[in-house]
Amino acid sequence: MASTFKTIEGTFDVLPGAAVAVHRVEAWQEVERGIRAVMHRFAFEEIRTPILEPTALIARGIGQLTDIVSKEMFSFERGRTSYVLRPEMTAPVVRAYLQHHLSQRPGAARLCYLGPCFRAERPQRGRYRQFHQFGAEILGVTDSRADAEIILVMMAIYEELGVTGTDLRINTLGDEHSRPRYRQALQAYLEQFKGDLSPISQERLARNPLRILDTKVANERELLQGAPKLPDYVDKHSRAHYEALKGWLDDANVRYTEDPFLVRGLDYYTRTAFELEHAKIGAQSALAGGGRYDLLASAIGSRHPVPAVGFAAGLERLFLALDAAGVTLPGRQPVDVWVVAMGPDAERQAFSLVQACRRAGLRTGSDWSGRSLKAQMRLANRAAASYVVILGERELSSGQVQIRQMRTGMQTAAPMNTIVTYLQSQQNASAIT
RNA sequence: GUGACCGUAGCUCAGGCGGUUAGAGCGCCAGGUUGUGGCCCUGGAGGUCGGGGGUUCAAGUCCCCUCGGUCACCCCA
Repeated sequence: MASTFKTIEGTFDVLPGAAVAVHRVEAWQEVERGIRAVMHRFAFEEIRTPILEPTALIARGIGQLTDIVSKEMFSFERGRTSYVLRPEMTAPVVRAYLQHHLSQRPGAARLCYLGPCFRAERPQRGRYRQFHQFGAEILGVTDSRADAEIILVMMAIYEELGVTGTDLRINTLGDEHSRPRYRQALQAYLEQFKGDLSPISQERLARNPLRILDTKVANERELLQGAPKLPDYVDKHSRAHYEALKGWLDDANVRYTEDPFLVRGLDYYTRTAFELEHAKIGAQSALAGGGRYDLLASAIGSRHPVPAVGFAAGLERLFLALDAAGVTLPGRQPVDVWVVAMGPDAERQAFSLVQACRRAGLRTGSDWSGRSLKAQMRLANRAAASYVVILGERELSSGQVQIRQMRTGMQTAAPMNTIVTYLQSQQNASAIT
């Protein structure tokens, strides 16, 4: 209770050296580095968009009927404008693509992102109000190889980081003509059993019946056994697209399961839909999801349709999966050098020496509280310093400072002006091994 | 938004049916003689017992409210 204020519900600080990886900066840095490395290798380029977007972009992009828009947005008015803290990144990326006419650049746009998103849900394991998404989008390509590539980068990231036990499920939702036909058929079927449906499903029946497909209620799942099947309604072209996608995935040796009940919570998906799940990370088992969204650009005002496909993944859930896989992530980073000084004259020299070390590229620490030698040595040890340079009255008068290699305890004297080059050579030597 | 469980030092936790100055381990700080870390020993700092109200002679311990955490529903990343 040192402070009156604390992080608000569903948010958390990320600190150096925290015990739990998801709360530790060094772990985040490592994971982010890994994600970006894979994205880079797949020739995606990073895009950064504002956290604040116009509410209408999200509402029209994701769909008014979705849970995200209808009840999970952090939005507020200011002047005559309504703003949202972005709940996801796909709509903003497409907005940027249209705004900056990225279609005019040569070839397809291959964009990736990583950053905070916000949803006003009740927090629980793997679910926060401020959370982080990373993902990739390919805009301007109709071919199913784009769908396949999106799935491939996604899988590569988890594989690279050492996540095991994932389960990829895929489906096709059909196009803008066949999907409504199926919707009607499903609606008509479920209407007969309306009384047996849960209140939520009853609500959905009228507005968004496809969402009922992924219900967890046992008797509803039973009812769905006799329901019209989505694959039977999918149009010829979507069917072919889907078959081709499976072919590419097979060629790439990606394992997947087909799930005709897989639908997604965002309205903009057409044809391909997929989800990456993990069985051992709790109720929030979806690591990532995505699909094709050829209608989104038009929905947010583009005069020309933009074929597009992408995935989005949760960083916090990735941490859960990493933990389940037993992957260890880095903690506090050691320093190369720690400079110890005793007495005002030595402290003055030491201050300059510290800066000289840093200019030479050495990670260098020191303590300016005027502690005892013993205490300063202790700090050097805690900082996991490779070397300690000791400066006191004796060193000042002799011109020779002490250099101690902490691991071995070996200590030698050397002229003050040779220290930096000596430490540099030591660092280079250890870098090679 | 609904439900269940939980909330004591920086961290992990003890604190039988309410009763003297609230404890431990780890961590932190400082000593263990003259200028040296990690091990060990000694000492010290640090808590309005999440916050507010109530019951009582007396509450960390009981009741209510509130805030937060956790897990599940829901939803999705």
